[in-house]
Amino acid sequence: MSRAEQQQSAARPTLEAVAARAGVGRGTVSRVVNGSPKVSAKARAAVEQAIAELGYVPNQAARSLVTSRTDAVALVIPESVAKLSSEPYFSDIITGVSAELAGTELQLLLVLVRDEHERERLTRYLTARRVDGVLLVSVHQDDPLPELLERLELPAVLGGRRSAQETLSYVHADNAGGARAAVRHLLSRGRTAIGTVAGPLDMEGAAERLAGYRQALAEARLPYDEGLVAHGDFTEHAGREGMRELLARRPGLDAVFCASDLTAAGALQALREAGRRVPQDVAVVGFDDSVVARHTEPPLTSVRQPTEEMGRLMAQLLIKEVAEPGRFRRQVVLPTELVVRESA
Amino acid sequence: MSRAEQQQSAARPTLEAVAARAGVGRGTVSRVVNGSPKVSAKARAAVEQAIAELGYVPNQAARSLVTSRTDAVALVIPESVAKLSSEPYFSDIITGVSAELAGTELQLLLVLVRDEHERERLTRYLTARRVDGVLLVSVHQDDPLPELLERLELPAVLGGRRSAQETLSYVHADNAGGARAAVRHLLSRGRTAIGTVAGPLDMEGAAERLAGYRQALAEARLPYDEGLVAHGDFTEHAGREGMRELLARRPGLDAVFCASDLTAAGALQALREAGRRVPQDVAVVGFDDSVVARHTEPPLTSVRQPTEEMGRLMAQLLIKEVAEPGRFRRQVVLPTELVVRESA
DNA sequence: GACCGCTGTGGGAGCGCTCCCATTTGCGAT
DNA sequence: ATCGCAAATGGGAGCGCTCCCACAGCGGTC
Repeated sequence: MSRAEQQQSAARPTLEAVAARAGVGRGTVSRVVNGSPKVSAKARAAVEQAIAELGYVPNQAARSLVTSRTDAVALVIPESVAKLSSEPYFSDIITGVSAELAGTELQLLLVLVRDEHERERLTRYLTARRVDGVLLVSVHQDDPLPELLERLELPAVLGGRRSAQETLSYVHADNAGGARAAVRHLLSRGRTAIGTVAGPLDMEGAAERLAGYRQALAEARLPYDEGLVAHGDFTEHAGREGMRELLARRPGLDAVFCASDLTAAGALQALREAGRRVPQDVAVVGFDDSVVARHTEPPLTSVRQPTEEMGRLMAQLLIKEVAEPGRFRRQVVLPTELVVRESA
Repeated sequence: MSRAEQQQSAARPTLEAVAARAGVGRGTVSRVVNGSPKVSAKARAAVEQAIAELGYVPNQAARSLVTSRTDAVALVIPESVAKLSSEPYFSDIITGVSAELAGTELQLLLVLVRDEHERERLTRYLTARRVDGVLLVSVHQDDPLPELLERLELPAVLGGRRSAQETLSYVHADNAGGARAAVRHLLSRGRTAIGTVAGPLDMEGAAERLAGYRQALAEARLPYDEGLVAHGDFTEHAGREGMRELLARRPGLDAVFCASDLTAAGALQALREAGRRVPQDVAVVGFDDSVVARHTEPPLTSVRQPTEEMGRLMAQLLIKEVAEPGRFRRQVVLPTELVVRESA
């Protein structure tokens, strides 16, 4: 088979071919393909038949070139997440986003940004406007990405706001409320020496969880004790280390509120290692109510945030923002809820 | 600001603009951008400066229109996976693929196919050749997607072959070997009534795990007892149900080999519910050595398959296949390894 | 000094689509 | 039958790039 023949056989039909076959002009075919109402029933039928016969599929590149839309959005995870699987939060966001996008013509690009090099690559990519919009999760206070998105006037939705004054669209959970509920629960069980392993405080969500912890203690007229606060980064490792630290500093502590389930899982390990029984000696509460909460021993009491729904909602907001760029902004805070299991 | 002005200010520089600024022709700029060696040092320098000054970024749509390459590959997960987070296998594949792709100009499209409608959408998408290649995981025997890929002559790599006669490129784990190792381990611990909760047998990997289980029993001259085999689908739920079934049918069983860690986690629940101690009464082995294996009580002995590396390797193979379409095919089987923890 | 190859270079053609304007068509009103 | 208006239609222009061909310029050779 010659090269020419190969190309022939592989050649996909074009708009023009469909037009010829249907006996109409290119414009009419384009209108049919794009669902314009300004087409007569007869013409539409002829075009649709020609499309079916030829197996015509529009060439997206050509379309993009003219419309400068790409029909794709990026989900950016700018975390040096070693393994996606150890952070169920991200997986759930992905699941939700993907589910919502399935009903549209938008494709989902997954971009994990692990280092500076990948960040630059992403910057180039966004500058080239190779996506119609961006979903950005796990945003740290000093992350330059949101600024870039504003500058490029690229539709964007954050998963977790940077601060209460956030200007971009976002979907956020009521972290403070959840933390308060967790600590109130511990108080109601008679615990009085309640520690916490906090998350990275340059993330609004983590800061709010710590704030909620303090609020609940204040309500109960308990003094705030710095010694009962360990700092971590949501990981299991941080939970182990943080818990060890707390036990060393405040051996009498009888409960701990952890900024994430993973952190709580780490804390459980440290407690076991120290010979403390959970919940008898030390009660533990996690945050996220992710899949790990059900598999720890004992199963974790945890603050549920509707992660998958947050992903869906983020996608919904982005779709609207892509539809009317610059006009649509929405900020949503979703409630959290305490799920009581055996650890507290 | 008028509409015209807006467009003006938003207008990105084109190749032509760069050429004008650098005082060269379009061809030369194109050659510089694409790294052709046929450019004089002087011209190259001028062009590079102009690019920097103008902040030029190539328009991918225009490029695609000519080259009919998209610089994107799709990772297709054709599973009615309710939640990605409950299936660490997929997350690890994603992590590996993404890591490998980061070193290239290829973007990663994530496509979860949950139902018939989404499947059709994907078919249209692939037919339109909107990606340069496809990574396909979790393939069932009767999945029509591989055929489609062959027909479209779209570069593709499978995560897990369909059969030993697979024609497409794939990265596969030595499932039978892993299963044999697991059962031999149980035998060496003196267990003799060893059951299994198998995976979906229309998947080669699951079938091989069951085959490995049978081989190991045969080696030990133990009869094969249908009553010791329950059938599932890799899920936790299947593990629970399967284990209950096995306990009802063969109350004397003293070990169980599960086709996945999730299934093993389910089995542990059923065993606890039945008052059996693990591993004293019943030993349990899982498969995958995923993140859940470390969090169960007791921690699971499991057959490790290098999931993340499999993702990396899949991406590597695909990259090569995209580079020389139709010429490059490779089939890889990676070894598995038993990781002994407390459950067996 | 005429000639031959190179290596570099410029720019026309064309990828397949949408946009938009000019034109045709259909139909009710007069 | 004639006119007018809206609805429908055809097709030119142009999106920004790569491909490729024709040609310029520059030694080296005889």
